[in-house]
Amino acid sequence: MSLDKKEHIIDAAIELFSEKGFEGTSIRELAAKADVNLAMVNYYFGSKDKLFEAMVEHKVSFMRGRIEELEQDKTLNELDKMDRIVEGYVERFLSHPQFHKVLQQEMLVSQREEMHNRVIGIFSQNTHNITSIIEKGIRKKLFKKVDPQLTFATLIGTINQILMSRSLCNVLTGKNENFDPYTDEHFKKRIINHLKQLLRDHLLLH
Amino acid sequence: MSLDKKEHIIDAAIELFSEKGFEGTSIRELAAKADVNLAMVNYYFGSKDKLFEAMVEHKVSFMRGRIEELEQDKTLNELDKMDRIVEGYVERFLSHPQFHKVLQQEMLVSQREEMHNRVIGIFSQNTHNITSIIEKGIRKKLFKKVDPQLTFATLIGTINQILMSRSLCNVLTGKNENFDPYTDEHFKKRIINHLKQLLRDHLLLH
DNA sequence: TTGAATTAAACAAACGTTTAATTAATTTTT
DNA sequence: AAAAATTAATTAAACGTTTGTTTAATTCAA
Repeated sequence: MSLDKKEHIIDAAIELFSEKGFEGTSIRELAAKADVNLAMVNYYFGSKDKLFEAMVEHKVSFMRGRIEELEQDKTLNELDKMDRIVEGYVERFLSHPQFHKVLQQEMLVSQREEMHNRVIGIFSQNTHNITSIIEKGIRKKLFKKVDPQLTFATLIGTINQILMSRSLCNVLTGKNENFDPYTDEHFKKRIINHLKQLLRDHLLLH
Repeated sequence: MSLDKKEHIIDAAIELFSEKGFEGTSIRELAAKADVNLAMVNYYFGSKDKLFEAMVEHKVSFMRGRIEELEQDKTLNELDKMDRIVEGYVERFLSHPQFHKVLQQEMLVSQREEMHNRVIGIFSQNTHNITSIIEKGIRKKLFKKVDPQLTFATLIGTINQILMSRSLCNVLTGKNENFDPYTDEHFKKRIINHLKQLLRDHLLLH
């Protein structure tokens, strides 16, 4: 069993699921894209559902967050931590835009309930840590009395909005249709700057 | 031809598409939910694709925005206008959460290209108007030199994030699983307050 | 009596999955 | 080290369902 081939299939799955959706992708075109026989998908993964689960686990394991340790860190104040979180999120999301589109789709639909809950679990994992940091900043009177939970929704929602559709992103920023915003370093910095400034404005006392 | 029945089908379509996706919903279960014969869907709408288009047009016509006229308004300053935009968006989105989930899905996938572009068109319609208001506020030195386009992404992204999944929203806010945040007036005001404060912090000079 | 509305049944195509046969690789035995 | 035996990988073909759609017959309303 070549691990290469398994990964080939997973890569093809991410690409197709992200642009056609899970139900909108047939195993036949997936196998064609991965350049393997139709039956190999079920041979390796058991079923289409299990391929999906395997894909998620494979990618999630790649992106284990440093956010928990960040919360414990004593050398940084809360604003510094928020800066690191912004950098980390933007970096991570823009490096895997297709995978995150798949996750967004799965959050929207509750068709495959088990996976739906799994994905919500992934996203909500960091919810507590980040709101805790904001709450601590408030207690230390470094931050204003903002709504920590909705502030987190704003952070993650902004990035998701940008990631949602390449063409929507280009319409928004006035770029032409075939520009790829997700690989553009200048655009990445622009997002980071915007979010850092937004959080500064919103969180810091004046 | 009873208009009731057509609307019945459209209502069932919104409900099912929003929780199962377009491809994940069969015409058979749709007809069952709408309490009509299987063949009636194609009889009325021609095809599943055309039903989708009809559903979008039907709902969009219900929500024609007042944002264009708002931009022209001379009696309000730019901050007031942003407040109105926040109120209008939150009101509109929370009144039709399922429909907006369908739109989000369609933005994510580019499967039905025509519809994909149609939905992007709907969303980008207001992009220009709102960024114009922000830019005008900047020129008048009422606003800081923010990133108008990403500020808009933050506004719309925050609401989309909340709308994305009921259970995710409940996890975020610490509510129990069967709470319905979209019909809760208190929660609606909470969102509006957060966004207004966020924009004030971000836009206004200090 | 004419035309629209409604139905149950059937259609072909596409779907995920399984099977049974074949090839390739690995292990065991000589 | 070569041959035999065993296991794993790969294939083309077929399976039974489900899909969106159409048909042809029937009911209803004007």
